Amino acid sequence: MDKYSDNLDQLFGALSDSTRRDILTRLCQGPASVSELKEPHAMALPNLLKHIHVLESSGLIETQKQGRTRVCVLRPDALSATEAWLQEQRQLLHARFDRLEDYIETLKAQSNKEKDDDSAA
Amino acid sequence: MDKYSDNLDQLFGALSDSTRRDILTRLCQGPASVSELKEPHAMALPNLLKHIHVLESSGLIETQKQGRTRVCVLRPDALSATEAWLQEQRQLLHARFDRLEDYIETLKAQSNKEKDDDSAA
DNA sequence: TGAATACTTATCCATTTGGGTAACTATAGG
DNA sequence: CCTATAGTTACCCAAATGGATAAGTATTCA
Repeated sequence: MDKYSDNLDQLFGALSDSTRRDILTRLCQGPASVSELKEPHAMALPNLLKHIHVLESSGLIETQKQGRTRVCVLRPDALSATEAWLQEQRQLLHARFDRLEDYIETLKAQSNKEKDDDSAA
Repeated sequence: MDKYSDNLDQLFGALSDSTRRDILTRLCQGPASVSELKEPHAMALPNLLKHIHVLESSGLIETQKQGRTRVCVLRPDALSATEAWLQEQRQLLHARFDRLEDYIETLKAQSNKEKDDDSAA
């Protein structure tokens, strides 16, 4: 269907939950362990871990085990695919409005031509 | 949680399905009826209608009944909330890197100062 | 009026999602 | 070695999601 459809489902799906968006926002300030990420959230750790897995398998974050703690990091190019898609939509819209403007110009030109024809007659 | 959390769930959720993204892409080229939107998709009409409802209740599109056909239109400001969120994340990242740069500068300055102290001693 | 068109509603179903608890493993510290 | 800590795994559950079909309504057209 579209160029990125292989992982845009996962990407937008990962972003569709406020807990996960919170985690991403937190990670913008630097790496954090699972419990650090859990701290502001009421939910139990296993559930938060699930969110982390979703984020990781969508490619938005990377994690690594260090001793008994797991450190989570935002992937630098994390949001670029979603931004690219949005950008593409914006361009399609622009293209359409450009065509509409051309069409309106055509109508104007025709209208003028008809006036000329009238005065010529 | 975050400024837009009331409808970002719905917005990103709506974008997390390729059928719905296809519909949006199609609507970038102008209004379309339900059957026109269905045409490229194998699925049955009632299912496609569900997708249209999801898009409508997320605020991404508007629809209107004209006779027996329903016309769907992209809302002009459709993607702005999602773009705003992405923009915000990008700024947070930038802010962080700026702080990192400041920190590195501080380290450099300290290092130079220590050298000065050494040569002074 | 009668038939075709364009949705619309109502159900059904398997799978996924997002929450929960209980029990387990692996590491760090005393 | 023993215990607390930090994750992890294994389940359970209700609700949501994305597909299906069957039957209904409202317009349009001949």
